[in-house]
Amino acid sequence: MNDDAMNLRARNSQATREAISHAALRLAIEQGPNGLALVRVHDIATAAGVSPRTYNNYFSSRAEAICAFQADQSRRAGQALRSRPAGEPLDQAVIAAVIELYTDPEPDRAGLRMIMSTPELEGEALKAFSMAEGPLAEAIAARTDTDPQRDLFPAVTAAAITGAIRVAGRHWLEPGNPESFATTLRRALTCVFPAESPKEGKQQFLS
Amino acid sequence: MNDDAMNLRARNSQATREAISHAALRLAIEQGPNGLALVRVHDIATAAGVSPRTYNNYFSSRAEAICAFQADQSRRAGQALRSRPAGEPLDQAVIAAVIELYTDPEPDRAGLRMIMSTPELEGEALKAFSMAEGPLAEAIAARTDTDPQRDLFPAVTAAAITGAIRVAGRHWLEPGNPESFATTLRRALTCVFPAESPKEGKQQFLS
DNA sequence: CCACAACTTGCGTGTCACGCATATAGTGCG
DNA sequence: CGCACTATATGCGTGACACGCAAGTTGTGG
Repeated sequence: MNDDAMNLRARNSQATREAISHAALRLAIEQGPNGLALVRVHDIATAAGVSPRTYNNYFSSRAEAICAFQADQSRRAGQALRSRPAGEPLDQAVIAAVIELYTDPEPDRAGLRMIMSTPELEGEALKAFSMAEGPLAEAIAARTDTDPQRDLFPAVTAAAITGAIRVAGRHWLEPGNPESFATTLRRALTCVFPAESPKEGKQQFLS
Repeated sequence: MNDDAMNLRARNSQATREAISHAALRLAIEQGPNGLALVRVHDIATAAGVSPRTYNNYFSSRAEAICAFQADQSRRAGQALRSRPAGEPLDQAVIAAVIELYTDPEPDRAGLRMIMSTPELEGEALKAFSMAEGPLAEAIAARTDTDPQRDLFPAVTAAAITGAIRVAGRHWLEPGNPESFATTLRRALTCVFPAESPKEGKQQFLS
């Protein structure tokens, strides 16, 4: 049989992987950003219904397991930009792709807060975000017909985009912020791409 | 006596801190990006002339010790931008500040390669770079007379700048690159700030 | 010169990542 | 359907690590 593009083994693997990372994130949220040390590997494994040794076959650290969802998200970034219509201007394509990728569904505040404001998770979170940069840069290079080997523009823009996403996340998490994440995201990404009318935006500060 | 702005204690602390991080980076470079696991805490401590327990009083992980210099560099970023002349346009001020900060002296290729292309160090390296973002954002906000609480522009720009620095580092490390780091850095940072003449740069791809 | 504070060190503990060997479950073929 | 084969799950053992604690050592300030 054909297992619609995935055999039983791969689906089981995927399922355990998700069970582990989901359990890890849930337990981490329960303990809060200051009690991460209390989340034992044994607990994660038990909550996911696997042995601790198996947990370690999928992830080599708790941080990696907790941030796995963010990493997966980042892996889809390149594809998200590539699937925008070819004629669309770069800025609109990027904004649309990122908003679609990061607001479907609206992210879980507790989860995002966990991975973005826990010092011990900071490195892994940044790693997760930075995973999007390579594919994004390639997609940007393809869209702008640029050579990524010579031109730094695609890579720099990709890094700026992930930076904007992080900033948007931090800002969205601030207490009492009524904006939807899509709105914040759009505001942040707009800062990356210069506005067309020079009378507003950051243009006035430049030489 | 006045210990020119620093106690004996503080100077000793600083000295051991530097001895440890320097030893850690040196040993890491000796083993190369693939042999990081062979760099034991005991070796670092011995090379620095302290006990393993003391090493742990200064750094809570090998990665932190190895990347300490990058982190220190990032901590100086805000000050570097603030010390530019007040009237200078933002883009020129940023470019000058960053180039001065990151090319005095010209960085050690082996060290930079170690912290930027070793998977186990990636998170800590990104953390080190991101440390510059907060102070940078504040300096940008001050220079552009912007409210960092409402406007995302300072934070997004700061993130874009650190992203550009990372991209410049990666590009500079590529084999057979004859450019000075200052040149690469300038090229990367130029991508962050829109060129004044719309006929070149990325403007053509925008709406 | 002395009392106090900061720093260093040794020891013990709990946790972790991972190699290795074994058991189990999915796969593809005759 | 049954059988060899491979991938995955698990148990166990090992080496390393981070860190709390308490004692010893070194700078500080009166």
